Amino acid sequence: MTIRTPIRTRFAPSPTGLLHIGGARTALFNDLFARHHGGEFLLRIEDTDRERSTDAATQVILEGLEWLGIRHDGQTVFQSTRQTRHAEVAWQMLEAGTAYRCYLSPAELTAMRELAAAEKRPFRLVSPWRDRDPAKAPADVKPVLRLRAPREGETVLQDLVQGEVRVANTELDDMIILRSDGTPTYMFAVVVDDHDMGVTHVIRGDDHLTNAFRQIQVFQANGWDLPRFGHIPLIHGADGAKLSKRHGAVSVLEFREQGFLPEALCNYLLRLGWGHGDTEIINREDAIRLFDIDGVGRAASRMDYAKLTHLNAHYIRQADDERLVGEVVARLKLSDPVVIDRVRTLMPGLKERARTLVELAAAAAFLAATVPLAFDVKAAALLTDDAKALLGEIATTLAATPFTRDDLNATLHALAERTGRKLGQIAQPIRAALTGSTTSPPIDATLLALGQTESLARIRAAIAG
RNA sequence: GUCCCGUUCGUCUAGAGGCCUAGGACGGCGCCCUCUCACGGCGCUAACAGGGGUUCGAAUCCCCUACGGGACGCCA
Repeated sequence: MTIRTPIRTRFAPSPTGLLHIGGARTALFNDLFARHHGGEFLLRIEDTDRERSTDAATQVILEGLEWLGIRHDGQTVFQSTRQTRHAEVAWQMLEAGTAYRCYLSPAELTAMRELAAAEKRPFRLVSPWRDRDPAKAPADVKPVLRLRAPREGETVLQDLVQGEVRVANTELDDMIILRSDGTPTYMFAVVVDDHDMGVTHVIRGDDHLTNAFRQIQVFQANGWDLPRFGHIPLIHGADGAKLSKRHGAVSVLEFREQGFLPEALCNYLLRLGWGHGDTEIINREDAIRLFDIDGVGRAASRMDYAKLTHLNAHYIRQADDERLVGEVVARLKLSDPVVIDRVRTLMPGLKERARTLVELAAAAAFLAATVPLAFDVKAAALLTDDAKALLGEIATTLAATPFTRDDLNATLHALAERTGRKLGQIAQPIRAALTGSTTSPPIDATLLALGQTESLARIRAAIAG
């Protein structure tokens, strides 16, 4: 049913709440790997657990991928729609003898597990029904279907990231492929889907490594070609423990809210667990060109928000001004075209100074203020009587100055020279009067953005206040 | 507990037997630039988990120990 492309990868998240950055990185690696090799990248939603899966959760994943700029090929496959096919394969396996009916009840299973635990002995189920005559089956128990896995030898995984990993088959028990209610288990559905979808490379989190062995057995039981596996290490919090909310943001959309640019997050995630010499800044185009699975490290890495923030600052500086204006307008909920124009004018200076869009919006907020301004502590301290006297002189001079960058600079420098001050002694009081704070883009740019009328109004208000 | 995986500066990494008195980046600290804050530039800080081998030579190969992580469901 499938046409084998040279390379075909997939991202297969289960929609149980959010797209966390570990999942995002898995998606990114699959995407980049496929693009690098000229293949395809597929998306499958693993929603076989109807209890926990919701449309809203699926939307969150789709939205997160969209925002990150990770686009999949073909239709999104919903695993829940394929249950008939999964069951079909399971029954074929029963017929072929590679699966069998097991009448062990959940209660019996639990009892066996507890007994093993009490005796401090590892629990490895060998179902009595593996070879027992089905005629002896209890009438009141609905059976599950189990894989008849090999009991001897070992299963070998040639992992693209972890290398060769072997596990003795005695360590692996016969996994359930079909539940007693006739529905397929996740572990089994994944194999059928990957096969049917023609997936050639399964790149996923390290937490699936041990699952791979049982899944390999299913591939082999059906005589299907094995895909290549690549288990990428997990992302941990700054303390080395499993990433959770107490470490800060974990959900992709949360990073968006906190003012991170998708390209910054992608760059960061790419460099987490993967490196290319000394290169730190890698855009998508370069990532596709440079990324390959063999460069992925084997050890888990820790989330470093400081480095992400640094990368974000870089990408904000690179970003198109108009795009950033849009972000600020949205975050500040601006509607006055005059104010929006001020933001636009000042953006080159603003974006040099912000590490996140939240900071960018905060730094632009003064442009929307109206007199009298609220002054922060440092700004208020700057506005002494002497400073106000100076501001009076400045206002008079500025009223007679054309508002162009060159004229403004010439005027301010001349004023400094005439009054025997350094430029900073002139600029800081103006800055305080204009912005209500002690930091802003260069004073000429700030004056220019506000315009002559508004600038003078703010300076006069500061003198009066 | 059992099985599996991992371990280079605080963090992300470079490093595939001699190029390593271990390189880069983030962070931190200091200096320069400077109208503030940033950017930028320069410098400093700081690591091969420990122990045995193999080898003329080991961060790189092998073994053991310690520590960390993951998996052990009719969850995904």
